[in-house]
Amino acid sequence: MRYWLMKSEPDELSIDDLARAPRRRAAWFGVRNYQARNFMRDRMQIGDQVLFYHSSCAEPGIAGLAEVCANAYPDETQFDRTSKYYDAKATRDKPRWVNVEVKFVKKTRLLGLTELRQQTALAGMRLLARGNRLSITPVDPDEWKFITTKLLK
DNA sequence: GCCAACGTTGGC
DNA sequence: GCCAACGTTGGC
Repeated sequence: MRYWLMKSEPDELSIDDLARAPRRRAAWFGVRNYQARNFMRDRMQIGDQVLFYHSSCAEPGIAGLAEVCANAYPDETQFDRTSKYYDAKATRDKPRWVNVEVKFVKKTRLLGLTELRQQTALAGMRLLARGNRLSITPVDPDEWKFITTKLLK
């Protein structure tokens, strides 16, 4: 079992949206970065635990917890000409992009980026690395434990 | 809106 | 394979 941080723009999908979604789950479609795709395709498994992060918004930070509930499969939006995620180079025979599905676990207080940066224990966190833009990053078990038991207690 | 940092594309 | 140009991310 692994731990992850997944960024979502709350305008697109917030933790509240996930809590209100049918069966409280959602397909994590729209990822168009190979590294992030590879994490989903090669590393993520059902049961993996997720820090749900709000990005590109007034208060960026961790907003809740989620869990991977479906392994990666081809992202439908790559085939949809009307989608902003459409990819002309992807075909059904050779899909380029995949998505997992996640389900709601809990909403937490908003644990802001500034507060995360203040934690010595999290100095090595991938999310906080200089210039990091990856929308999906692995989280060390120690980091997960610190965040969930110390900061989000 | 700015801009640093990174990723992708495509000519050579 | 190199690398300039361009596009995107995402905090501020």
